[in-house]
Amino acid sequence: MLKMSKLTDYGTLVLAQLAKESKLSSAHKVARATHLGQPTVSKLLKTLAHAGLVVSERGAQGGYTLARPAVEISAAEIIDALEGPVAITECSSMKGHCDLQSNCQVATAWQKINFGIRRALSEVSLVDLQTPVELLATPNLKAYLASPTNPKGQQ
Amino acid sequence: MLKMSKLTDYGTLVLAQLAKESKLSSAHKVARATHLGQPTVSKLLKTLAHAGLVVSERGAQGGYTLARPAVEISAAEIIDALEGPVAITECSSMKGHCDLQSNCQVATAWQKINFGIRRALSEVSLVDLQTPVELLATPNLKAYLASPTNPKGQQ
DNA sequence: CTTAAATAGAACTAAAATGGTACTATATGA
DNA sequence: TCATATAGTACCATTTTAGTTCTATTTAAG
Repeated sequence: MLKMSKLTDYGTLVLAQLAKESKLSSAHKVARATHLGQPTVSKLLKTLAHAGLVVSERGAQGGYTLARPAVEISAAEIIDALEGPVAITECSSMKGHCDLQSNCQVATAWQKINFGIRRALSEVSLVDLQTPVELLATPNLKAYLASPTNPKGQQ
Repeated sequence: MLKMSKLTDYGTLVLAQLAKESKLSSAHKVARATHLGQPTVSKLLKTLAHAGLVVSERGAQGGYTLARPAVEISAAEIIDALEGPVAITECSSMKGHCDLQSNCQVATAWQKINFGIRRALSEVSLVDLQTPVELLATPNLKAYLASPTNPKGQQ
């Protein structure tokens, strides 16, 4: 839990690097700037391109650029692109075999915690990630648990 | 990221079950109530006992009980017990080899996001997890990013 | 005092995920 | 036409995860 894979971390470095360069950057260039292996960077960029976070230009002098301004790329999108859609837990009991309703509610609560966290991550942009911030937002899961909709009217 | 291991999920079921029973409950009993395998439940309870979330009574008629009231057991503690201390990412560059200061800041930002999420999880108790809540708190990471200390004065 | 029930702890194994590499195909500018 | 670059796939080694098994120890009950 709460463990980000190395590739996601690398991917963030790669995206941050692209954000710094305004023009097309090849995988090779990005690899050198980030000190990551070139094959790895290539793989990451392919994945990010597939997810629509970067756009590619093929052929000689080709390379990658951010598909959107860095401020419009969220941490949640980065995670989704590199780790696939989040599946914190399906129901712990086998499908259909869920006899104890209360147990399923436990699983549901975790799912909702996950949902709350995801929502928080969608409010953090690539710019936030590369800015040397002092502290990050405290997710108010408790309030979210209590109130049915939107604890502080944030969206 | 945001993926909880099955065992952590199971562990929550196990803890929730113990919370329902006020008296000592054997691993066998818990396994039956939760529909989990007995060896698995045993392993979980051993781990939880080691972490101090449950206390054990050995010998015949022995078993486990919660070490504290359910309201005093946080989601963060459950995760810590079953998945070890959270290590979202160490610095992406090798130790000491961190040339690009800005890249390290990226890694730091993720760490701080992680810190914020953990803090949120510490405010959610086992009781919250077993209560059929409608929605969970929205983590306000963005506000946390902006303000140096405590966005809404929560602690 | 013997036995059955129960936890403690470690070791082990199969399966899955992860990180990284390699290879072939395709596109494109010079 | 050729060098440069991405696209896509497949592959492999390593690590992690999930689950089981076995032995030792503790303790209530007969």
